[in-house]
Amino acid sequence: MAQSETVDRVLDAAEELFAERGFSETSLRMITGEAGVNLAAVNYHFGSKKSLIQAVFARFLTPFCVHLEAGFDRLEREAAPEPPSLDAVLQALTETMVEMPRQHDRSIAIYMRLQGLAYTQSQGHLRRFLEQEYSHTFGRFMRLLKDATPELSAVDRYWRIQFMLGSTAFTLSSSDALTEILWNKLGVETNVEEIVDQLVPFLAAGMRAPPVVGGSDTCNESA
Amino acid sequence: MAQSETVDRVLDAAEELFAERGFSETSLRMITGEAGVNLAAVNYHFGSKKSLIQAVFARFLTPFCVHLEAGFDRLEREAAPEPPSLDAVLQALTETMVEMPRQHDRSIAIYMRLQGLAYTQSQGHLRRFLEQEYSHTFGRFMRLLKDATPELSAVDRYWRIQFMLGSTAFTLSSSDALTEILWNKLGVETNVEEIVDQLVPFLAAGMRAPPVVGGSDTCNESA
DNA sequence: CCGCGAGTCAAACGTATGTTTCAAACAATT
DNA sequence: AATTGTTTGAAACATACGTTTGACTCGCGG
Repeated sequence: MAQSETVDRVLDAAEELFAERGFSETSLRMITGEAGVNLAAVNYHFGSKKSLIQAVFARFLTPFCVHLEAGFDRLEREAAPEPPSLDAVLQALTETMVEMPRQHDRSIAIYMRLQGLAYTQSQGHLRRFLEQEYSHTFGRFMRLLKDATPELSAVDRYWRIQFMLGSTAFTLSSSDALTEILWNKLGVETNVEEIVDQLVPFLAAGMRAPPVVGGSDTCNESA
Repeated sequence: MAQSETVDRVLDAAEELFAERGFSETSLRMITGEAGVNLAAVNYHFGSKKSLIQAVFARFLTPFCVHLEAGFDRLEREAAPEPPSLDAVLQALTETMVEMPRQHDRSIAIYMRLQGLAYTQSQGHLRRFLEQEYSHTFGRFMRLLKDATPELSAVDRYWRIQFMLGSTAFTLSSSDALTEILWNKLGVETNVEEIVDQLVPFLAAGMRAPPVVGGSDTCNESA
């Protein structure tokens, strides 16, 4: 038996409403109203609102990680015995971010915004869910970043990765608003792909900035 | 004639609770409970929850902008006929961010987190309030950045400014958590000033990255 | 035909929220 | 001391929320 039609309708509506309003600001009544299903359907099919939030993330994040890991595989294979370059790693990530939603016929902005919300509106349960569900892919990404920036001390790299995550999460989570402002102020139309194309060189340049000289020069190695 | 003690107690509690839980997730009862005042005090002194949120922002943002504009004045005076350099502008901003909370005996993380929430937790009224209240200082900052990066197109500059804001807000808003993780993983102790010292070169390098070559497809090879 | 399980539906439940009320306490002025 | 305007206090109010309930429909195997 294929999943009931209702389940998908609820997930579609929730995905869109969460992305545009946040979790707490989106009620189950809005979701079921938008989906055209009965209010009780959410608790019947998902159990609770928390579980629904997790289900929304699982539906797009699981195939996302599969696609991303495949990209990492390809990267490591092509780079031969050398580790993949920083640009290559970042490119693999953004290529997945652009390609995944296209396959599922959805706006990339929605997933970006959800990803950003997962950081900022961190509902404890969601953070826990994401950590224990997708730590493998995340850890692999971190390891690739480490191997791609051997000149950085562990401390420098740590901070710069945080800066990168911050830029990405923040910008993409507000991509709609920022796109609109850009239109109002400069009369320029854009889309998420172009934002990503702007973001990558910015991040790569920041990662390659000369390491900070001050403080304790801990050229520590660590896993 | 001085503002009632109650007003300050409510603002203190609201500031802290908003910063750590968000707006919608913080109830007036939590605030008044933490402040040790009666529930009705909020509506009596502020009128509504929305007005309280705005008041919290006004209390720290108004002196912040005064301090920042003074820094800009000094910068332009010292740089003679030339416009101030990018590093100088960023330094003035971060110096204000570090100095302001110290004067008011508060953690910088609280203000950074509030600033971040103002972006992500888009309460329409807040965005409108901040725009019409602080557009002068923000506009001046933008103009300084523009004069400091004449080689960038308006669009490139717009996005890179957003990336900078994102990095800064995200990192500093989670600075406590990130500092603790750094200690646990690498055994390194740090403070906000050092984070800022790491952040500025990262951002400056990103701003100075070669501009994106306009428009269409980059030579991508994917399976 | 019956019975059973899955799914839907309207309605209600319990709780938490922001806000209002109104009497009491307080401060300052007359 | 009486009066006035301001501030507090406990309680209630109306509303919205997530969740639960129980009756009802439908499809299918006996």
